Amino acid sequence: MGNAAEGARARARIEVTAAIKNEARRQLAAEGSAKLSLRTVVRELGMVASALYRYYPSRDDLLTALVIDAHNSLGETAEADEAAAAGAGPVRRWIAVYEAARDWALTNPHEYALIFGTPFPGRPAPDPVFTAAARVGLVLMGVVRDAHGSPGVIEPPLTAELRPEAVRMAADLAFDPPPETVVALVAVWAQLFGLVGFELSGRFNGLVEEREAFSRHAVSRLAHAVGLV
Amino acid sequence: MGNAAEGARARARIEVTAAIKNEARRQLAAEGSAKLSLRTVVRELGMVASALYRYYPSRDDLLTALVIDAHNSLGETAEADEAAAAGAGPVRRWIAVYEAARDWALTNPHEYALIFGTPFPGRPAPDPVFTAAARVGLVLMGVVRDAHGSPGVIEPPLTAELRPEAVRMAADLAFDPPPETVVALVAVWAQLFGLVGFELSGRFNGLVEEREAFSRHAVSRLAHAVGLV
DNA sequence: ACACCAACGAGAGCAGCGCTCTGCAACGAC
DNA sequence: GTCGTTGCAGAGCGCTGCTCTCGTTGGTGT
Repeated sequence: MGNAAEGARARARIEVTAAIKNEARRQLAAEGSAKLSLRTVVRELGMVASALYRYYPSRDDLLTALVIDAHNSLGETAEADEAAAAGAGPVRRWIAVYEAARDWALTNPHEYALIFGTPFPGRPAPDPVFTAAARVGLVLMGVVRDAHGSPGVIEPPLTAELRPEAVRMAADLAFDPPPETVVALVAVWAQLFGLVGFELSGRFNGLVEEREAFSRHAVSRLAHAVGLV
Repeated sequence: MGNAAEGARARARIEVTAAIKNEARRQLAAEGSAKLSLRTVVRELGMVASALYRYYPSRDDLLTALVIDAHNSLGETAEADEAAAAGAGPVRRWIAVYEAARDWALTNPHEYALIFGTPFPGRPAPDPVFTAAARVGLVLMGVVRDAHGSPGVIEPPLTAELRPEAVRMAADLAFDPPPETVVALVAVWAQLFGLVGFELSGRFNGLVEEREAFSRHAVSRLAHAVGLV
């Protein structure tokens, strides 16, 4: 099998696959995942519904592709904004990550709902999803790791019963700072998206008016909770 | 119109309405909201699909009723468990509320996904939903309010820029403790459900093994964040 | 150069969905 | 007893995800 010749076929396939995914993402952003219809997606591309199944075996697979893309998009934003604040102190960098995630969520609410809103109860997420979903967490981990040892950085308290777990987690994540910190980091990672999710789903409506200031304050407190100063 | 005679009609109507909702809840708990089908629900009751529309004008209305019920079920659990810990200190009571919510979520994952998973992007939630959704938050607020003034209870720090907002929020909620506390409480309320949501959606899989101990630790730290000791 | 085969896309069709409309039966009000 | 409201069944509309079949076409091995 000649590589160049098959390359043409394969390239066409990749292009069509990407075109489908792009159109699907367009409709997702416009209407939300519930309204996303395979027939409408391929109709826009001048194809017929059955042809789509040559590229995505099911609607779920197409959605999974969108989930991975969304996680990567969010992750890239967080990484980029953190990198832009590389020179600043750890708290600034921490806040930069949070605000990147929050802004991304407010800009792409349907994508955010797709990846954080609808958990797959029972059914475990496929591996590539899991990997992509970890990116923001890894950025946060990097910020805390870099701050480790800096003057003023403190260790959050940790109950004795959780110490073995903390040691194991730190080892699994190859996380240098003391095990106290890794537990706090994982918890705060989850709490951070609780904040974003509540704001996005309208639970702050009529309650919190100054969203920006409130967010800044809350995330500063979360930075404190992982020991950053 | 005689009240007794119409009472019979009305009672029958209420019963059928409740039967539909119960069967719908059964299927929701079993399969999740996506799989919930009006035809299947009413078929189980020996009715035909079109008859359902005499009771719920649309699938969305039926789901909304389930959302309200789920919120109230979660709220009742939280209230009951908190009441059972009424004698204990504020931290104990705080933890009781959290663990009630967490247990409820783990027991009813599809209901939890229905009310916290799928936000209504754009479209604001109807008022009764909003009211029911506030119950857990109100319980948490009660715990903090009761602890206010107790020895050792501290005020979380608050930046100057957020003080007016904090004062307004405390006034809106008729919350006696200092405004520092109300901001922390709202933030922590959201963060708490971030923890539950992450655990439920499997994001702790392969990362946190000792879920119970980890939860206890995290929620203790959240209690500290609102000033409880 | 040719024959072959895998990939492709169109079309028809299936079962299911939410929802509407129509017609009929039963019940309550007067 | 008559009449109007209410409840339910059935047919049906347009849509969905998905499957199967069938020509066509383009790259491959000889």
